[in-house]
Amino acid sequence: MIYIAWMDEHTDQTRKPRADAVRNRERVLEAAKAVFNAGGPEASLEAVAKRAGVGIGTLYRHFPTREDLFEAVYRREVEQLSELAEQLKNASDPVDALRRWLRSGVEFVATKKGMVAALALAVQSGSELHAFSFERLTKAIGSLLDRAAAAGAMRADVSPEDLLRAFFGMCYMHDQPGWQSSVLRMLDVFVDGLRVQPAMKAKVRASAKPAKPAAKRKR
Amino acid sequence: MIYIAWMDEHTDQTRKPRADAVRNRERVLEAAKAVFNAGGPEASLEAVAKRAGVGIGTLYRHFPTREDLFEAVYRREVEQLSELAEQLKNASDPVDALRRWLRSGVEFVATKKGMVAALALAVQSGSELHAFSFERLTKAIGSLLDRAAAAGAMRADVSPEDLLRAFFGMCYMHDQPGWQSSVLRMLDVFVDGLRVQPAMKAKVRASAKPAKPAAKRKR
Amino acid sequence: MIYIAWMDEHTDQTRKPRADAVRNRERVLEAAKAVFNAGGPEASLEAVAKRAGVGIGTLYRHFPTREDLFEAVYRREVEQLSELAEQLKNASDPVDALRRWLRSGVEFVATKKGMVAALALAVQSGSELHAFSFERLTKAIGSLLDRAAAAGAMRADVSPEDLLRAFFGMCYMHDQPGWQSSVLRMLDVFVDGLRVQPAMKAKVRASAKPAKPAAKRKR
Amino acid sequence: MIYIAWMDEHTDQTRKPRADAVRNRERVLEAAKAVFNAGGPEASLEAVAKRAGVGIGTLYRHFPTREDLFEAVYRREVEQLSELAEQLKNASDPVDALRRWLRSGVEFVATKKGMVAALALAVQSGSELHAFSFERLTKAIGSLLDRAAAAGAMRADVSPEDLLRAFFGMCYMHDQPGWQSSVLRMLDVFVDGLRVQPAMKAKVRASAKPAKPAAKRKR
DNA sequence: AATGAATGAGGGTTCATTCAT
DNA sequence: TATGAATGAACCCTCATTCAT
Repeated sequence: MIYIAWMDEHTDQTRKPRADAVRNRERVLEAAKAVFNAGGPEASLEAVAKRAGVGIGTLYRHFPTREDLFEAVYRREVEQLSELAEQLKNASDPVDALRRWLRSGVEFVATKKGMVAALALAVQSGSELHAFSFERLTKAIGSLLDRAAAAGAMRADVSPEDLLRAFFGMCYMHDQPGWQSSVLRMLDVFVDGLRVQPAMKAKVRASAKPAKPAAKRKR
Repeated sequence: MIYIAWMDEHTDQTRKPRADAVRNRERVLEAAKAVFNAGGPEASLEAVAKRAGVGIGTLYRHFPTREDLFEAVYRREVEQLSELAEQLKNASDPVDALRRWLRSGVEFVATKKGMVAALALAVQSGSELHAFSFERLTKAIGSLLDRAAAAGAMRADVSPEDLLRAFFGMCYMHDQPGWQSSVLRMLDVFVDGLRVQPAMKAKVRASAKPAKPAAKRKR
Repeated sequence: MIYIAWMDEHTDQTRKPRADAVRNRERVLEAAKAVFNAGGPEASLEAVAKRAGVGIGTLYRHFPTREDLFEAVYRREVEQLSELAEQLKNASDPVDALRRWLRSGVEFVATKKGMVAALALAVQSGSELHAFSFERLTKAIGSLLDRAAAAGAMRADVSPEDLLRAFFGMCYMHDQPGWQSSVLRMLDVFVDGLRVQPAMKAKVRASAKPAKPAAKRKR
Repeated sequence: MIYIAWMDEHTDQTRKPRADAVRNRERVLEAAKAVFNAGGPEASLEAVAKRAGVGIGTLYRHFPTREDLFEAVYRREVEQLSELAEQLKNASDPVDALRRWLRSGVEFVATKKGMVAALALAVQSGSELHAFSFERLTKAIGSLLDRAAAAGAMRADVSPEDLLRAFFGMCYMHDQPGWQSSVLRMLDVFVDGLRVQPAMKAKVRASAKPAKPAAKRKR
């Protein structure tokens, strides 16, 4: 966020923020990222403030609720993941584009494990963050899925939400260093399963009875 | 766990446990199951005691740590899931056996969502419960995987641990009623991906470079 | 409160309370009385606990809300004031009985100024304590008023509630030692005003237009 | 309080206050009146500042203590009540003048309930505001009482302070809409009691033993 | 002068855990 | 053994007050 100018005091508009305010906000964000990554999303806000080297009141001024802090911390991360999907839209092989997004996702998550925990919590609590993140990521991943489905290369009964949840769920269930290779393996299996397999399709459908056959996705 | 007899520490004699002790232990377990399923694994122990109709002290006597209580609550559940795998070992189609286990697992979990949360917590904390559960379930699911791999019907670079984590992770990332159909869809995709696909295999291997090619599993 | 016996543990009835629990409860009450009298009804509960020499948790166990503590502290006081009215019902001169109750009330309040503050707060917040106290005292004072009105000795357009509020209001608005004499003087004036004054009545009524002429009181 | 000019501390010269300072001071006063009337005298100063549309720092500059703000807010109100008494000094019937002042007081207070709470608080804390208000109002009401006493129409053992406290106390002890009629009734009783009643006087004195018989008032 | 950010003390509340009965 | 009282650490949150801009 960059403030360039400020308005006259009587018009009640944006003003140049104080330098220390900007610095503190940034410090709190950094600290929160670290603390949440280490102690999970239920870590104490006081711990965050302490690590940031600011008073607890300052933390509250910038982020009145825990949710607000989460959001500020994770919104950017979510957006990066989402932009990655945008770029992959132009890749030649649609299925491969999806696989690459997922693999990049693992790398990405590897450096911010706390985000996954926060998302998991958000899923449970049905919070703002959840709504925002899922909408954003769903849109992104959805475009990849749609392209592949349109090309007839991929089964169409998997929604972006399904995929996202599976992806984050897999990541969440790990806590050991080196977990990535496990998830990468699983994702490969996954993408292989997504490919349309003419010979197999009939059988699969017969035995599995998907609840919503090829549900028309909203986007 | 049922106490039939135990040694008295001072007299070195065998004694029967008091009837009320046995009854209370059972009550606490029932209450804990209910409370953890409803309020998540962080629910207050006092709530458990109250629901069990015993004093908090009694709860602590039987289960000195929260972990102990978790373990006692979920050990049986885990064992049931595990036994299911034993039975499926005799099914004709090994891949189908796996699929059936996973689908049963969804049904099972649907009635005890708390267990998944507890496992997720256990994963994070690297606790006893985790060790026990994973060992037990890994053994069970491993035998299914091994049979399929031995029959040449399934790729061999997915470990039972991978599979379990993916399974529980998917379940965990849901909170809406009706989440099962989503997970079932994903599991189908998964199993399809696991089948050996001669034409595809080469390509997959070439592009995916699995970290541990067909790692020899410990069990 | 005296516990004499306790019931068998299986019938889930009253038990003999632990000696320390009784002692602590009493200590907290004493401390609360002192602290509320000194610092007003908004004094910190931690201060009460500290003065009582118990942990804050103990205070909360005995009195889960501030209200509960108030009530325990002031219920007895209110009852004493109320019983005094009962006794005066048998006095010969009804008007004098009222006057004597009021004068005794001043003496009573003089030793527990905190009660008045608590009542004042209770009036503002419309709390339980208020409801209880006013019902109790209203009934008591109402019987004195009724007797006097029935004897034709006193105007009937003043309700017990009116009277109580005036009484406590006068007491509340003082903070200096020796305030009692001031209130006593005012109460004399008051009671004089309550006497039926034939010659004056017409004039008073003409000019004052009481909102509810001789409102039938509920009790 | 209106600044017309002030001395600059360094140059020892007279200066006009900045226009915005004057405006802000006025805004804060208006806001404080509203906020205190609504939320009681313990309302947060930040709420006042926000309503006034100024920074909290500005509020503190103009009114370094909460007391200062109270005083500024209520000084004018007190003066209005006091002036009313001045005007009534010329009424023909001294007792009726008193009654009319009290009745007007009720109306007045009805629109600024916060003032009563502030005064009550001030009584408890023995603050500046209390001193000022009581001196001012005492003088005003005292002149009404004196006139009546001099005319032999009213007992002389009630001081203006007594009267004021009783008046405000009655008002304070109410929180329901429509409380005015109750207070008006009580005030009528009061004034009736104040009238000299030859036949009754002896009896009253005999039984009541006033602490300070007809205390010579200071003013 | 005005602003609003920073601070931290202070109070409320919960709960895991220990211990007296 | 069973009970539930006692304890206090830990958190959350608010706000009066100070201070940098």
